[in-house]
Amino acid sequence: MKLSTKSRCGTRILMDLARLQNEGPVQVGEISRRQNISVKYVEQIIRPLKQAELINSVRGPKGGHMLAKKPEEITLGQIVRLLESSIDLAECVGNPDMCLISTDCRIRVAWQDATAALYKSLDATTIADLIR
Amino acid sequence: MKLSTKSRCGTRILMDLARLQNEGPVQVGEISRRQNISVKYVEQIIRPLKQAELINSVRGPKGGHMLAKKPEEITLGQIVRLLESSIDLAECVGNPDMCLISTDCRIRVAWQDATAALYKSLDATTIADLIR
DNA sequence: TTATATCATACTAAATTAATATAGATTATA
DNA sequence: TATAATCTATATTAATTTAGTATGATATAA
Repeated sequence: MKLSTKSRCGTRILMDLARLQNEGPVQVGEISRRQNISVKYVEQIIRPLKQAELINSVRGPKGGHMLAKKPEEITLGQIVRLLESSIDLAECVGNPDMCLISTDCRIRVAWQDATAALYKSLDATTIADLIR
Repeated sequence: MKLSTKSRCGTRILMDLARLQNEGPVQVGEISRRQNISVKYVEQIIRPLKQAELINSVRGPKGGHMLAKKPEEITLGQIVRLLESSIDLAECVGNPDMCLISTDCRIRVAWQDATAALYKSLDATTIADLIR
């Protein structure tokens, strides 16, 4: 029931970018060094964040990455939903059809409620809160 | 961020016992058949539930297992805490000392809050709610 | 056109989870 | 008291997931 290190590293990467918001593109190598995450792993994590338009990138020399949104607009819930490979507490939460037990299974409702409570909490914290 | 199948199977096993509360000891083989979980896996799951005194067992012929508490007194939160191998969303939630970043890391507080929100929800549902 | 950077995919290794196997202990009943 | 049914405990294997690495392609400023 632990979050993947991807979610946790992703959070730190976004915090890093938020701190350097107004200093032009930030390179993967710098992030890697500061956050102590391998260059290749940083790249891998940045990709989905870029696709989701949380990050903009500039290619070529002097290129790098920067936040595409204000830190206040990026929540932990968003990050976790993007980086976690299973975003619900149980398979059946997202696709109730796959449940062999019943169409209105009470256990599923409980897992759904708990998943919702989790994201409600995560959505209440933004990157801005974390770097303040 | 998914719950282990152990937690989910454990929930079903306890529901099974709750339904047969007043019918004497229930054997592992029966539970296995009804819930479609291997006998050995049922045994493995029952062990910690027994240690936590959620289940009582009778050995020997005609033996078996039964709930040691009322279904109203067993919450999903208890089950998950007993059967999940990592009960927090991040390592640092349980042991803040191991955090290399800082002693009052804001990210940790966020993971702690989310973990608490999750268990608050899970603790609001009992086995009785599920079999009603 | 060259050096520097991102982008994309494939692959490997490590860790965790799930499940099975084996051996042992207990006890009701005949 | 012998036996068979049943729980108990630990070790092992198999499957899955997660984490991390490697390779190579693409874009672009200077």
